[in-house]
Amino acid sequence: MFTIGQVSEQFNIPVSTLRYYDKEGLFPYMERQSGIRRFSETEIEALRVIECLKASGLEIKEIKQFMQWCVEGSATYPQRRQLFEKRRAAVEQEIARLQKALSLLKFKCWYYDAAVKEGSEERVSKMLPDKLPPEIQKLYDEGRQ
Amino acid sequence: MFTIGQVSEQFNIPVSTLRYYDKEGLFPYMERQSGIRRFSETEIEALRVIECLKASGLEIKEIKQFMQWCVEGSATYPQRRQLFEKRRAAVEQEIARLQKALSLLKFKCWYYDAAVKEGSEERVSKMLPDKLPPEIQKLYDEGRQ
DNA sequence: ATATCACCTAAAGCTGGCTTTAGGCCAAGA
DNA sequence: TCTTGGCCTAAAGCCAGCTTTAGGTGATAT
Repeated sequence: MFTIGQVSEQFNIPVSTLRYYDKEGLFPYMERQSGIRRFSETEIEALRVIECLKASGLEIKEIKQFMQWCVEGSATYPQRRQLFEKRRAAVEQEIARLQKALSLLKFKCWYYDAAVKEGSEERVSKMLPDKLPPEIQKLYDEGRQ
Repeated sequence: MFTIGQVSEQFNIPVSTLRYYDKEGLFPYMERQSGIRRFSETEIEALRVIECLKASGLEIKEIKQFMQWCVEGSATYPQRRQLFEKRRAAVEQEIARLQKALSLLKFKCWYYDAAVKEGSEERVSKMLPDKLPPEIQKLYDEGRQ
């Protein structure tokens, strides 16, 4: 059992944010001891799921919906399964998007590295759009698909 | 040369957003023809960089800063290089974060798949936290680091 | 006894990134 | 001729996700 301050420290999440999550209904099982929140293993587990769903791009109210499904029991297994499948697809897409951005960023690092070394981007800019060294050409092309 | 409407369609970005970017100074070289914006290859290129930097988590005003550096010429190569290096690191970190979330999501898909099939999460929840099938155990462990 | 600390609430405030609104210009087609 | 469509501006509005503020409680340390 933990206090809000301990959880805040453990997860590096502000106390105000934990209170906000609670107010939004993300800890449906949370108990209190004379007004003070008690975070049990259930809430710690919930917090891990919250962080995961939030990273996946889900909004707070949809996370609340999920928590409600948990309270409703086995009848909502299909909804919960579907939710995780959708979030999985969303995260896979987002990773792909970031990987594309990463390629362009790597290309730009190479480009400005050369520009700094040569004092000018002239030579290197003349290699665009398809006369770049193979490795770099790949990054450049990936970055603009 | 493109009109704002054509660029909007090509990039699937609302016209209002393109005007907003322009107002925020993200297209320092943009020209006008009797008041109407003309998007040249320069602006198309800029837009790709904007999308990339935005994906990397950069704020609009910092993107504007970058565009200003471009206008200032070769003296700002080092700043630009440093910016791209930092964004690269940030994106790599973000991908790692998403990969962790993805592991937990995959685990949850497996979990609820079993729960749906068996009509109960009882059996499967008893395998926690370290009696899961090897493949799944890996996902579960990755998901909570 | 008093001050400090960690907790509590309700409500207001903030921020970034757009989007919407209200009003206007100009060119082409019916 | 008139109306439709695409362009323009400035300014107001919107939203999620917090964070801050103002005011309060109760336990422990000096």
